[in-house]
Amino acid sequence: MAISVRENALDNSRLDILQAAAKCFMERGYAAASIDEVARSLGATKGRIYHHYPSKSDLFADVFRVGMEMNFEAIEPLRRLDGPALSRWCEMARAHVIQMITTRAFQRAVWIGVEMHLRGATTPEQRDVFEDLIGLRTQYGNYFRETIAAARDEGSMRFDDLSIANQLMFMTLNSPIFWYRQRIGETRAEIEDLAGQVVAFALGGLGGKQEEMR
Amino acid sequence: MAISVRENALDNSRLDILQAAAKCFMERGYAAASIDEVARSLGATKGRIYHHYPSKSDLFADVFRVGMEMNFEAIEPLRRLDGPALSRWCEMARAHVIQMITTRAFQRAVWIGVEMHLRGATTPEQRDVFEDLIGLRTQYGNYFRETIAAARDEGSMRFDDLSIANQLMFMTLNSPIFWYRQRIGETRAEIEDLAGQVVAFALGGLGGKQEEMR
DNA sequence: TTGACAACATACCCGGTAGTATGTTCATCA
DNA sequence: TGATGAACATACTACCGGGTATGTTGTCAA
Repeated sequence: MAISVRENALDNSRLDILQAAAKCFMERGYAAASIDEVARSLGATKGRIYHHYPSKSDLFADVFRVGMEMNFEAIEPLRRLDGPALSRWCEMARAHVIQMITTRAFQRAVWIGVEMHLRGATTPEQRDVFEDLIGLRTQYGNYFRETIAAARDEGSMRFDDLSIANQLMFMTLNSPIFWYRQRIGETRAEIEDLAGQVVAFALGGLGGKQEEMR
Repeated sequence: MAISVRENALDNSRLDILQAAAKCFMERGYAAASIDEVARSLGATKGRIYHHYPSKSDLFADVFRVGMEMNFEAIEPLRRLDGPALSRWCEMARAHVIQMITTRAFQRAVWIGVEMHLRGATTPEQRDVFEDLIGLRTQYGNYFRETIAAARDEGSMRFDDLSIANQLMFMTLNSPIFWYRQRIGETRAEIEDLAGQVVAFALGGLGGKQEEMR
């Protein structure tokens, strides 16, 4: 019990660091974000961060990992939904977009990480950890990939190349991480409406039957 | 005549710098890209770059500007095409996507610039120049915005919010700057096919009548 | 009560990078 | 032909930021 409280406190401290780090990475990018700034935004100093993480890239990797874990949790219950692939996709896509909006800083960091990997902007030491994280991201992507493939087989979607379609779909569904701005007094309904428009766009792009929407 | 040769040489030298800079900014991002690296990729030193540009951010701004100028040139003849807005949009969108692919490094730099502006990651000195460049980008975006608005009025597109639709459309059309990889021996036809798929996705997302395609 | 350790803060080092100051070379022109 | 300036290269400075080494404080367990 004492141990659980202790571990909880540790987890909370780490979570604070993660949130501050995610925000800094989002606002400045990986290279321009400094550990000092993350610490300052916590009212702390470097020492606190380097006590929990051996390096900047390890901190970033943890932000990445937590971001992906939240995504998996969000769509996990929806993945095994029975019924047509199209409606399953709609649920997953909607959950994904809402996830992009509500955990924007973390998702932006995930994006940055993927981008760094694609550009090969990773040092040899980062490689192993990144390879692992990218694997997570790929697996997550495959859930959607399989779903739209099934929907196409069922005749409820129409597109040419599966990989390209998946790419474009994710670009659309992820896009709120770039242009979404939290507005004061924004209601849940407004966010869901926004998510609905994004999902509708993606669905149209995938050649989905529109009558299934809304 | 002597002057024209001279100016031409100067322009060529500057263009070489711009291309090398665009590539570095694409591969490393703004912060991580170093002037030394740009110079090294040219087989030169810093002196050459600082002879033409007073600062890193001015070099970046020029890459941004040239990138946008190429975009304007690409769609300028298509803007005033008469006929239905939908077919005009298809031509513009196709030209835009091909532009993203063929001048990828510059367009990636444009993206980085827009992102920096949105994040407010610009120093006060950069502000004026950036404001100008963002204005260019906004104007370019408005061309498409007006076109899809017209298409919706003509009943050939169907979407809810114009601003969001425009955002999502550009995310889709721009996306090749992230995932496109030049393949060896790639033909023009293959690129056009790729562009076709991207445009088709965007068209579907905008609720466009699919029978007009291809 | 005390020793040990977690959870930080402080002080420091050092490599990399933007920017500058100063050569150097070569073409052009008076 | 000598002067001038463009187009660079070289050498240097200043600073920032990642990482480390070391102190400090509070807590818990024996």
